[in-house]
Amino acid sequence: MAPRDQREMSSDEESAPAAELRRGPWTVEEDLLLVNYIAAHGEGRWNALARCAGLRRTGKSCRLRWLNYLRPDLRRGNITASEQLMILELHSRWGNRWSKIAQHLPGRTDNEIKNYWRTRVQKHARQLNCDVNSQQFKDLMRYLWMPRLLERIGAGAGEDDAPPQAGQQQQLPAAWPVDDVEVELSCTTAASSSSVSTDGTLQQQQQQIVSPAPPPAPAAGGDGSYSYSNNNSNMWDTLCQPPRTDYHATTAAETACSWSDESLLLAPCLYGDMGLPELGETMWGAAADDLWYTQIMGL
DNA sequence: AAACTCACCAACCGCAGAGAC
DNA sequence: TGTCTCTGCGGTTGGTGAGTT
Repeated sequence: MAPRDQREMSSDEESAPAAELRRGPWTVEEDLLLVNYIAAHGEGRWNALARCAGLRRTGKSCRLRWLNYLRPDLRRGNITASEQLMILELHSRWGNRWSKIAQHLPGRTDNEIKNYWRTRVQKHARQLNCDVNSQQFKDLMRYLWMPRLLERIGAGAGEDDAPPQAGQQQQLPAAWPVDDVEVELSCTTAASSSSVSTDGTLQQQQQQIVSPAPPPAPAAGGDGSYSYSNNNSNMWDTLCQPPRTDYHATTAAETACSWSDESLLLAPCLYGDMGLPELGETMWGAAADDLWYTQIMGL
């Protein structure tokens, strides 16, 4: 179609009477119209598409609905540990460049990642009474959560990540960026060692993890009740996991993290400085978490 | 059981860049 | 070169369901 024709086909959404345009949640019928039209004609030229498909929606709305909800290659379900790790790392590099981050998480939308960041990460930054962009918070992510996530991924304990077999390379759900950045994260504990390398694979150097026992009951609160809450759905929960029996003897001092960024070699020292409790210590339960975070953040 | 709070997420809004004319 | 339109991005909002009091 010639560009001129395209422009004539495209009706500006503002030119249509506002009363004719639908807003709010999409109906099943609308979804069907959109999906069927895109299946037949492809996506793009959203304003024209909206009109030709018989949808009383703006082109923008159609595009958003397709990209964020109807696209067949969308990945549903919780953000996995490796995806969380990827988000944390890429956000530390690029900031709120959600679409750029999403490009490295196939099946995830920028909206989804943005929502994840705002609801999970920022919430806990608020709880820690520090800014999500502060150095304190970034250090916490870099030196604590990310190694813990790597540990978790390495142990095959990611929520949706299939446990890797010994000596086997596991393809991460998302391709690690290799074009414009160099990323190599690795984390070693006494129990296991794993790394994410630039070829987008998770390598399990040593897999001695036995099937983890169910988490023990959390420590009782002051009133004798348990305030433990964990749906295993995010990195904070990951961090707050009750001790795994196979990690029980692993102290923070034994945790050595090596990163391509030389500054990260300071991690073990920081752990000491921050008074990271041994993994076997009771540090979970909402009250305990708050206390611990407050302590390590020096707040 | 009802009221309230919180978390999640779909959807909208405003803006900026790119391309066509 | 200026204008218009489309597209894409990031920020924000509002609805809904789950959990708590």
